[in-house]
Amino acid sequence: MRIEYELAAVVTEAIKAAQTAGDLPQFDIPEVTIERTRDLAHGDYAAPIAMKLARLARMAPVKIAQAIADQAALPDFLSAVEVAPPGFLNFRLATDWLQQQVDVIVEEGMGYGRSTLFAGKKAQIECVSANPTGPIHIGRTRGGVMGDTLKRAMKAVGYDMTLEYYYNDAGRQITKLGETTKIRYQQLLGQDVKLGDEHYQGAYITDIARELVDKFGDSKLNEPVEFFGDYAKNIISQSQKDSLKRINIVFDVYYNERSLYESGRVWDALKTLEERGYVYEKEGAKWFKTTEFGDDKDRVLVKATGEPTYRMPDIAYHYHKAERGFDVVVDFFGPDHHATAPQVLMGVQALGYDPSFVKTVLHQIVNLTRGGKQVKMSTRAGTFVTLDELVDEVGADPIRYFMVSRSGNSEILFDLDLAVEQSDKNPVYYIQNAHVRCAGIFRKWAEAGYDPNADEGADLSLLTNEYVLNFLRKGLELTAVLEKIATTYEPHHLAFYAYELAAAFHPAYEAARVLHSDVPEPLRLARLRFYRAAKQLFARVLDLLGMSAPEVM
RNA sequence: GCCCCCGUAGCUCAGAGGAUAGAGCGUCGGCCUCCGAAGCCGGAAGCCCAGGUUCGAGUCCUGGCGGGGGCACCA
Repeated sequence: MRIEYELAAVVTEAIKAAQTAGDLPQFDIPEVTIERTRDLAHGDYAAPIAMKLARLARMAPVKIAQAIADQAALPDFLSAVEVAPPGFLNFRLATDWLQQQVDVIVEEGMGYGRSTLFAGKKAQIECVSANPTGPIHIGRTRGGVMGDTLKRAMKAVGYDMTLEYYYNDAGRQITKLGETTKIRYQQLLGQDVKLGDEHYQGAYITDIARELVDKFGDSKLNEPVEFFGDYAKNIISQSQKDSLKRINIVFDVYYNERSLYESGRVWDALKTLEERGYVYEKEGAKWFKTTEFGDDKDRVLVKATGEPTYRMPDIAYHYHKAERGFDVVVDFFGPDHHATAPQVLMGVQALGYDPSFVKTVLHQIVNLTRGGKQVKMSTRAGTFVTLDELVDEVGADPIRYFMVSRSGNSEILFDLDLAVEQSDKNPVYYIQNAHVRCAGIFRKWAEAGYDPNADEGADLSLLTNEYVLNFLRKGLELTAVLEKIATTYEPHHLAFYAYELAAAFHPAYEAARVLHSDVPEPLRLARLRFYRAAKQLFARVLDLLGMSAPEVM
């Protein structure tokens, strides 16, 4: 967002100068905000500062704006500053500077749009965090794509990022997994045993059992449930990683809940909570006084059986996150965990930390539709849609795009038909096609035997087409978009930006041809340079989205 | 009953307190003799209701109405 920051500084200096000159009265200057204009008729950037100052200065906003404009020292990237009622300061980008951005984009390549706003800050994102008892399904996929996209954006604006997956491979669920696997194994060997309601119904466990039969025959019939649990867990855990890898999500850290017990952190956390007076015993259980933090009832930390609830390791885990020194920790929660998010923060606070470093991002469900009808899903019946099935059906790119194409607060309607449709109706293809069109130009250029580097040093001042300049303006917004995402933890802005960038590109492509016979040589080279920049920019943005940038489709 | 999310165009959604509320789909009309029409250009059409805060509210606050989700000593 460096242009906005520079502009804000220009305006602030101009206000000071106007005060010194006596054109404005003395007052403490508030923070100057700069925004993009919606309409080019208002220039490229606007500062609504004069309206804010009206009361302080006891002057009409238009007069204030004029006083500021008179004192503003225009930097080289601006050609004009204008005053518009009711008191906007409008700034216009210098065309020659805008044209030069073509070379800037080419030179900065995959680093284009980065900023140092959060340089030196450490952040962690936790998402997916499914236990290794079954395949990743689409709800977790949404959190994963949002988290991974956020990671890429935060990294681009200076954060040192850790993408983390929290899971539990011990306890009740794994026992059930072991039981299920053993029963399936026994069934395959002809024994008359049945699954209970509490067991996992999915066919993937039968596959694992079949693998056991193939490998070991009936020699494992006397192995305990733990053997089967361990075996299944390892296979499932690996296949979860493989599934996520298919949509370009790779975690830096897999954090095992069990380690919280082994390191003693769970008991440390409990002890600290007790010492700080947030725990009491009732009916044999240990309760956390969450009502002191606004909860409507207290919550159990340790059951009467002596076994901790999920809440206890969750709190201990965040205790450790705090100790690990992250400046920011982002947790993604699906709709089934919305209620637990505040309790974790209460735990952090009760442990003596300012919980504001933990940012909880909630997201709603994903509804799949096929042929205009909703695809019914049920975990119990084993008919839920898994990430793997989704990748098989529509491919990775549509999943990456659609899962991050809505605010987390909105439900997603994932249209399986649209996701694979190759037309302008499908935003995935619309965006990628921009890259493909650029690639086509360079392919044709090479086929015609021209010098592949002929555009180096081209005269960019020939790029006067309004659509071309508009594309460059849109390109300039990338940094602001990334900083906004890293500030609000809302990665969906990147999906919208990518679409807008493509929407700015296609008219330019129609209007500014390269290889057509009526394009004079110097202009042709300038345009070729432009498409080199455009191609680079789409590669950059698609990479930030974790999507591919195809040469052909 | 309590908590969370949502309510913006026929449909699906954007909208960091700022100017004439933006897209996509659908709809109506126009555009291919040369780089991907997998595209472009144009039209019609909208902030749930009532108060409040503010120079300024789709945005913030309060109260309604309507829809979705959650309220375990499961995770």
